[in-house]
Amino acid sequence: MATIYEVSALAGVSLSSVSRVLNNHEHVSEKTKQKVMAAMDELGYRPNSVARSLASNRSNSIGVLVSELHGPFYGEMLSSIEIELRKAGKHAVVTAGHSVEQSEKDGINFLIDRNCDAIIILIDSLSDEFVIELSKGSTPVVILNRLIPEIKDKCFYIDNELGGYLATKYIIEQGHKNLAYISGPLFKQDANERLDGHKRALNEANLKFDDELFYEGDFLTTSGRVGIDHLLKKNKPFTAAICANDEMASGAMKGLRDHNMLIPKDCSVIGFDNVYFANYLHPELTTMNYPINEMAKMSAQWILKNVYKHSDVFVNNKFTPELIIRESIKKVE
Amino acid sequence: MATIYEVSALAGVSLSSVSRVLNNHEHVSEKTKQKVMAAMDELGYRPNSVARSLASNRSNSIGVLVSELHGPFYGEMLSSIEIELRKAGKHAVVTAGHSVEQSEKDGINFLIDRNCDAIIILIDSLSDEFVIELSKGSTPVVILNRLIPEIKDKCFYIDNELGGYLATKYIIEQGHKNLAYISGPLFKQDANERLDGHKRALNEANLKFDDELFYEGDFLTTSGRVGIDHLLKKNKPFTAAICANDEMASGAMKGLRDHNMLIPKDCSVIGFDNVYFANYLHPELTTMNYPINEMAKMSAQWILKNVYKHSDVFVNNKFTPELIIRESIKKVE
DNA sequence: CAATTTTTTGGAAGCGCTTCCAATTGTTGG
DNA sequence: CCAACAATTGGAAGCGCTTCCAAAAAATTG
Repeated sequence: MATIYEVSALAGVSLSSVSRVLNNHEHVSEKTKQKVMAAMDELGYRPNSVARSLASNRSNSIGVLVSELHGPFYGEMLSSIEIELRKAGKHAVVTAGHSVEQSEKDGINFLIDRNCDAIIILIDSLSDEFVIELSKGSTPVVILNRLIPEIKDKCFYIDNELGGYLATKYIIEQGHKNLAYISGPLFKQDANERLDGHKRALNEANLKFDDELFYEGDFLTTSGRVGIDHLLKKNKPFTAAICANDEMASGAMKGLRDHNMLIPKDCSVIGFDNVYFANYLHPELTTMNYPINEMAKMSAQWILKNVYKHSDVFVNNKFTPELIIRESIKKVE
Repeated sequence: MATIYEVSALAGVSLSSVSRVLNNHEHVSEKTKQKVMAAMDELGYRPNSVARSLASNRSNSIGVLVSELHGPFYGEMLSSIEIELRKAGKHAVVTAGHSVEQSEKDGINFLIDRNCDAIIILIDSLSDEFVIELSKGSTPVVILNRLIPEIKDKCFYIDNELGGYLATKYIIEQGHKNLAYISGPLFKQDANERLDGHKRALNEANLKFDDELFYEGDFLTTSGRVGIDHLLKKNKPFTAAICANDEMASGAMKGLRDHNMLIPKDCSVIGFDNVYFANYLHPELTTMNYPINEMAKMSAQWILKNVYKHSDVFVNNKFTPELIIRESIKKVE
């Protein structure tokens, strides 16, 4: 593998000049530029990225820490981030924290030690305080799917309250009055906000929030199913199940069918997130769109703008959920 | 950030000694080891991974190139790889080729230029010849989901033919005689092999392969739906649709329902891959298990063993598909 | 106990590049 | 045509670590 020395020798210019054309510096004459490029070509020169990093203290790599690498959500997110970074010649180093506090901290250290120029995180186990502290460090950090007011320009989040509100409002508009709600784990910010929105819509329609028609799940499929079992036992009739995410909605659908109920005839179901398999379900799931692709892309752009000083980038932090109407909700007379 | 110099000074030993304890070299006295460790501790020393890479010509990073980062398949794969590498203190640099030849080649160069110690690829657009040539280079390459005989110890693959055979055999055993087949794109090795297995099972049962009950899809959901439309138009009755992957199977289910057919009452459906949403479908999809997690893990282990010389690793290249019986197939009298 | 072997240490040369600084060359205007 | 300045170039020091080599220290042997 040819080095910059050989290029310099072949082109008959100094090391510095070669480095300058390599980095597109100003103040290089057209002539030397040509000579250098020709030499590089002839030698099939490929810069050594590690050496560049060491000398420049820039690794051109961005760390991405997520709870899990699999699942319908994170894949989309990673994909968007990678596309955006790659276009800019940067690359993604990914790692998973598995929603375990220590493991998430390790992941962050791992990425920092790897000299990542910036880090994107989407995790639940670390406290706001920890993240705030982290963001004071020398490695820039951006946060996906979470709003921490103290560092809100580095957060990319959705208006979960609004999403919860819109979902419930729509169902009420379809004539439903007895609503069951299966929430995410309430120690998570998003789960809480979605529930708040639900309550607001209820309030607005003069409907009461009924504790007996509430179940706290964990955002995983199983808890949707279990939730339905639980709710049905109460013997309080409901005509719609509002689920705080699509995974639980799919579990809920299974649960309802276990009890020989048809969807949406006997019970309507709505989800949240609009993960891609919402289409695969039967009936197709009505849900709230969560623009994770767009948000992930923005987080990458924030880094391009603030870390790599790309100037032509627009960054938006707050996103809006949108209702996606499909087949799982019935109009009630 | 403290450097090795400061550690060396504080501990009162030479640079080399510090480096030696850092790398767990033999021939370091217990005494200096203690002194060095104490100094590191006191300074909160963190080795600079870039400098290490430059000096040692080892980056401790493994490149992963996949067609896409999203979708049910790749997420699982990435997850398994990351877990395995992370345990060994290595990390994954991921990039996507989007099934476009040039883009996949770029991806490979990108990873090589990044000084990856090895590369894991799971892609379709590159020819066997290209991959063989690539594997002669100085960066080790392992191949997932593909058998290239010339370099088969670096390939991790499943017996697709057997999978195709077992799926069809099972359906035949359930009494079905008129079988429709929706294949993947036949320029892909796996699609072809699965079809071969299907034909073998047919043969064995003295059933004829019927061109009119065959449709070549593209492994995506839509083509399952389109395939069913296409097949139904032929007015040749069939009682089971065999799909070469789960995505198409889910499309086929949708297609059948569009035509007011019930599954499995009016038509049985079987998939292939056992992606996680096969459980979410209604009815739950009977399918062939594809042990992508296990395979991905093995590919990572191969690298640990052959590149990083871990000795305690067992590597297996060939995997076996298994029938997963769920609800989408009916027994015919 | 001296001679020999083995273990432990330190010195120094890189790894391939960036970047500061000073020197050189070219340009402009009076 | 020369001073004054700007554009361009080269030299050299370093980025933080690994690793080879030889020297020093410790252990072993007859």
